[in-house]
Amino acid sequence: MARSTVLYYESIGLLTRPRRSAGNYRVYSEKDLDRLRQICTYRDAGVTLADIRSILDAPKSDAAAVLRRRLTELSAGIERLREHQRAIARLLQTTDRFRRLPVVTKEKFTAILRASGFTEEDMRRLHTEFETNAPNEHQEFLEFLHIPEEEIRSIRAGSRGKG
Amino acid sequence: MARSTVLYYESIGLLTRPRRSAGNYRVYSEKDLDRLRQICTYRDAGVTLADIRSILDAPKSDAAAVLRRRLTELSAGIERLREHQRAIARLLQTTDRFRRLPVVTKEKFTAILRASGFTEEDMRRLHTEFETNAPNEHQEFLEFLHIPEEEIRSIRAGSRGKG
DNA sequence: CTTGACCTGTCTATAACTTCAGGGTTGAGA
DNA sequence: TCTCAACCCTGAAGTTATAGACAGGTCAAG
Repeated sequence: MARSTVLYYESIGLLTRPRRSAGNYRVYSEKDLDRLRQICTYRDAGVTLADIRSILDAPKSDAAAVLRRRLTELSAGIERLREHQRAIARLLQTTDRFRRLPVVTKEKFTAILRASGFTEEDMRRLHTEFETNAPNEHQEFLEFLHIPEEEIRSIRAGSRGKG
Repeated sequence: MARSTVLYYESIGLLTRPRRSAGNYRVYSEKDLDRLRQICTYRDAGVTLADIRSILDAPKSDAAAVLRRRLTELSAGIERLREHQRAIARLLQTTDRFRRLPVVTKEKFTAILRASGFTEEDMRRLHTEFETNAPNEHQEFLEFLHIPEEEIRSIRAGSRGKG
């Protein structure tokens, strides 16, 4: 982290102003450093400075809630970047059509499962198991396979019905 | 996109100033619109305005090279976000170890596979099949399971070795 | 001729910094 | 003791790509 970053944190009041030496230099106490280290930890997790402030300065605020929110934001962010990648891949395809799009689809995934010896029945069992034990994760997995929302709903409903 | 965005593009010279009507209104030609549409396409792919400028205004510059560079930047960006996710997961683990994160992990996925009757041997076969027939998709799938980059490399290497 | 829906340029704000300008302090070497 | 480089200081402005507010101009319909 750059010195300017620390100065910036101080300027926005995220760090308290440290004591000064005779020559007006900043002298950081162990407490100051501790707080800075905490900030770094959260920053490494991509938490915004505003959120960090609320976590550190309002002990009653639920840090876990902030983090969980951040987690979903990150998922969305990753998905956005993936879309960018796909968009670029499309652009490249027109000029350079040799490149393959690295997108996992239902078709590819089931083809691979079949090639590995899994039967339709096995796959049905997989969905049922998934839906029963980890419905949220099941949803996320189906989205990962780029299955349309409608079909996802029907797959999940089917998995529940037979569970 | 907001009007201000188009004006901004014009102000930085990314769009040429369109003709004006008698009342000083901007009148966009088909060519203007075409260029704007191109810009939007690249913007949707997350290409920076500076890069778009070089793609559109320097025909000799290799657009594909810029796009490929952007592609690797995106991969790095995704990896960074995934690190953020892992960092948050660690933070959450210490404060709130009861709540489950709706994140598909290797552990959950393999647990479900096992519960559906898949053996370790089946899973090994799955990786091999995946790696052989769709290596890019294999990578994406492993990333989806939030497996650290290093472990991904080793899994993929192992799948190739035995393929 | 008024009204309302558009348009105009300009200004401000955002996040999280970085860089710059123009100084002051410190420590080491000559 | 002088000097010089290498640090430190403050405050402001720049960065990216965009959104929105503002006060006023233009135009078609009634």
